[in-house]
Amino acid sequence: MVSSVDVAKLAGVSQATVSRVLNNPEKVNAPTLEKVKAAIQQLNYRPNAAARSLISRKSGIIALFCGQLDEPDNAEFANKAVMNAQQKGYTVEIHIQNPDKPESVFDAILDTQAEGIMMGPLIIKGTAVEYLKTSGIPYIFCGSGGGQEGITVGMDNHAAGKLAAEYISSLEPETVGWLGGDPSDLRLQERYQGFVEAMKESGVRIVKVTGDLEDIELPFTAMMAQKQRPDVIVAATDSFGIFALDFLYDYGYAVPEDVAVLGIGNSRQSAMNYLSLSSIGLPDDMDMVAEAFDRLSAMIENNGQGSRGSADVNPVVYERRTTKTY
Amino acid sequence: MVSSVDVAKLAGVSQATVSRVLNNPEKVNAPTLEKVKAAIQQLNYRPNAAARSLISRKSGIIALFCGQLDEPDNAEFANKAVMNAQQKGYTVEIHIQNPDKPESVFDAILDTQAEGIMMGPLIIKGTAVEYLKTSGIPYIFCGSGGGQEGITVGMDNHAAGKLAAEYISSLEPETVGWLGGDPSDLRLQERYQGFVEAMKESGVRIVKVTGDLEDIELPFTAMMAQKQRPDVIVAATDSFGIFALDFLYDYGYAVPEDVAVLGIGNSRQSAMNYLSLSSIGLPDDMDMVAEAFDRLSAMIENNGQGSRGSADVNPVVYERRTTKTY
DNA sequence: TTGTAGGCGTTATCAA
DNA sequence: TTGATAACGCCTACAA
Repeated sequence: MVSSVDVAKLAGVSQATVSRVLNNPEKVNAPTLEKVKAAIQQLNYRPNAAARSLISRKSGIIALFCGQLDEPDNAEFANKAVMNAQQKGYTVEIHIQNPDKPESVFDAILDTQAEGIMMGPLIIKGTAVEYLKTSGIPYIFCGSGGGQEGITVGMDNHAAGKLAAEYISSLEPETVGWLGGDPSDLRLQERYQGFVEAMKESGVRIVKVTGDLEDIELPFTAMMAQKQRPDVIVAATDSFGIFALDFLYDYGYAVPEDVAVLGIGNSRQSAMNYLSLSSIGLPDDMDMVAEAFDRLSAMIENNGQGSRGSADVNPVVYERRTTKTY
Repeated sequence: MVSSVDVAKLAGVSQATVSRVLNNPEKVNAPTLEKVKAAIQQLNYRPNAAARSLISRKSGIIALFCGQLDEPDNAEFANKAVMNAQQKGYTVEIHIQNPDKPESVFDAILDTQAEGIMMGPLIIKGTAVEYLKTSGIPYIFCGSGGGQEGITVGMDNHAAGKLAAEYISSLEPETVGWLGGDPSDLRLQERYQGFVEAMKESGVRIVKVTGDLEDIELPFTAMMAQKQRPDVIVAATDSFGIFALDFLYDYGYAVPEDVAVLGIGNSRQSAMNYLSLSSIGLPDDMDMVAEAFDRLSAMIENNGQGSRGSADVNPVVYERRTTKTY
């Protein structure tokens, strides 16, 4: 590894001068500047980030935690988050949750040298919040429903469930099927809670199936095999909604005539013409991630002292062809 | 920030002992071990990664470069890459290419302290390869078609184009439309090259449209407005294929009766029942990313001396409903 | 088994 | 305008 000392030797100056060339070029004479720059070029010198951050106490790193990127929602989120961070000059360290051992990803919180932590859409366990608190690093939840535990920016999941219930009431269903995800996912719990609470009044029958996307086929098949099968399906996320669409297509159902389907999340995919999945989501003009990022970087700059408090956004209905015939 | 010196003071030992507890606990007496551990707990001490890697000359970081994650192919790739790296104990630093200034992402190559660089699916410019070479960091291309310039693991893009041509010949088209992406994307160029070369013999008319996914609608509309419009469309990536499907649906075409569509990439989405996009892709049993990662970590461990040479894989056809009626 | 001390590559504060 | 020099937090001989 070539260090600034090597550069100094070659240029015939002191190491301090090399450092100056790098950080305060205006404070060094033109001729020396050239000499040093030449030496840097020649040796292909690159300052050591570790040494730098050792002294500056700044890593320039943001840690991003999120769920698997093969879920389009998560990918879309991660993309926005990374682009935002890059644009602000941060480097992003990404940590993806393994569904088989969801806790293990949080160990990274203990080791990371990041200046800020962005908790994206993933399954939050208690340890996570605990680790976050003790880490002393500014953090923010965005779309993960960290809930009361910290700063949150995201869709109000409870309201989303409620809105789903209100909307499908207009469809006058006899039996409603809830197609959920991992039951330990707080976001989905909240959605379901809001949903049942709002449904309670109507007295409509609710059947529920939960599980990972990979393991949902069997229980869902069982749900559809019942005599009183649902004529409206509310999916905890758009991915499950798409799964349902796929399934219904395969089994010969007409959507929405036989069974209507409503997703939650309003992912980009759901809006595509060939899918046209009705969904509950954030208003179009809202960029949650950017909002969260602004808050996070403010916290970093203010030395961890940010405006605590959550900023949950009320969702709206995107009515498409899986709930309505035109 | 609490340092190992603080821990040492509290535990009444030397800083060296604290270090030992962290790295060689077996070399320290049980009672002192406990004392130190207690102090660590109490102060919530976390070793400083910068200081560590300054000495060890290891960052434990892999830098991942890829295209926008709202493209499912890229997201799927990034996911696999990150999961692989995490499982091997690396932290992943992710760099996403901004389509508006594709070059700028490569600046990160100059600054990164990563031990290895994985170049995923993105648009490679000359500077990238140059930077990579001078960085001295082991790197590998995976699905980005870095071509001759380094180690590559990925689909043989030229062969993919050729295979597309051969396959659609069986559809006996009169006019074939090529729906391409960014013309400066090497991968797509290679695909197109292989395609035209193989088509040349048949003498079938080829029309071509390129551009970003956002800007493709107008030129594509123009293409379809021509008197001799294509009856088969080959898309440079599945995303464009899906776009075409969406468009055709909207404009009242029957697929594949009026127009057949073939994608390249065999993304997960393309296989979904509701889409069922025929596509050219890697054999199912092949995990490119894992392969690439194994090579990369081998290079890192062997101090940059890996087995140079590319490992391009021959693609196969996945025939689905957009090219064939059952 | 433990402590002392030197150094990793920078930055930053002084003198010169 | 430049050059010594002391940190930054940690690891690791070497000595005790």
